[in-house]
Amino acid sequence: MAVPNSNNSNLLLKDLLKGQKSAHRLSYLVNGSEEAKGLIGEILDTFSVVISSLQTSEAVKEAGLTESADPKISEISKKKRKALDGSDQRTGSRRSVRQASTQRVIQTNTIEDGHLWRKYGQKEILNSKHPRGYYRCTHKFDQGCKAQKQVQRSEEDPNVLIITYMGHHTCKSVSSPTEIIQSFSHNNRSRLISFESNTTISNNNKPGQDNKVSTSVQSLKQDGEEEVLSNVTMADWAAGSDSEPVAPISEQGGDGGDVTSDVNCSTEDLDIWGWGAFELSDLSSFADLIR
DNA sequence: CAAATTTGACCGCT
DNA sequence: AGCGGTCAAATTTG
Repeated sequence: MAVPNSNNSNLLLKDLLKGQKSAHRLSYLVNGSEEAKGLIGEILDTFSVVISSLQTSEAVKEAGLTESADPKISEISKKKRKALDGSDQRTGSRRSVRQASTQRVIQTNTIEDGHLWRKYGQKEILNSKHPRGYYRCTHKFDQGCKAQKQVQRSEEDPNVLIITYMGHHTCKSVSSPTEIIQSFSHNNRSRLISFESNTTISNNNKPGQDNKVSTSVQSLKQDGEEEVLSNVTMADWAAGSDSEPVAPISEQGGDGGDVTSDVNCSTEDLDIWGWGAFELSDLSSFADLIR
C-alpha cells in the first residue's frame, strides 16, 4: 500500500474519462467527414492507451491490497462425487470465492485473449438464450494460476461475447508477447472508448459495417465487485458456431522454446492483469485472423 | 495416448 | 427450492 498518488491518479483518470466521453460523443456527431472521423479516432485511441495504463496500474495497486487474503481456493478435497457410491464429498460451488478479487467484464467477439484456457463447464443461464461457458487457466495446476473467465454470448448481438474475467494470471503463458508489443507499437486501429453510467450493456449503434474495430470501455459499478466494463466490438469474427467459439489458440510459435523470453518491455503492468494484454493481443490475433 | 471438451450430477448460496 | 458454479466421467480431438 502506501499509495500516495492514488488520489491524483483517480482525478487524472476522471478528467481523462471526461475528455474521452466528449470525444466519443463528438464521433457520433461528425457523420460526414472521414477525415474528421479519423482525427477523432486518433484522439480516442490516445485516450484509450493512456486510460488503460492508468486503470491497470490502479488496479494492480488495489489487487495488491485485496488479494493477500486468498480464501481456500483449491483444497484438494477427496472428491469422488457420485451419489451412486454414496461417498460423495466435494467442494461444491464456493460461490463466495469469486469475489476474491475484482472482476472485469468485457465485451468482445472472440475469446482469444492470448492466454490458454481450459473449459470446465457450461451452464444454461436463466434469462439468457445462450449458455455460459466456464474457463480456468490451463496452468491452474502446474503453476497455480487463479485466473478464470466466463464467456457468454450477448442477448441482442449474438456476435458479441461477454467475457467476465476473475482473478489474475500468475502464470506466464502469453501466446506471443512480440505480437502484443508489435500491436502496441503501431496501433493504427481505431478504437472507441466510452464511459457511461449505464447498467445495461447496450450501446451498440454500429457506426457502419466496415471492417472497423471499435473498442469501448465502460466504467460502472454494480452491487457486486465489478469495476471495469470494456467493450470490444468487431465487425465480423470468423466462427459461426452456435455456442461459444473455441479459440484456436496456437502457442507453438516458438520452436526452440526461448522466444518467449520475457514480456516485460513496456507492457509489464499491462500483462500483470491480463486484461491489458488481452485487449492488445486480442486485436493483434484478430488482425491475424482476418488478413 | 495425452490433453481438451462435453455433459450431467452435485452442492453452496440466496 | 432453484439457480449458478464446479467437478469429473465420458467423449472427442490432435
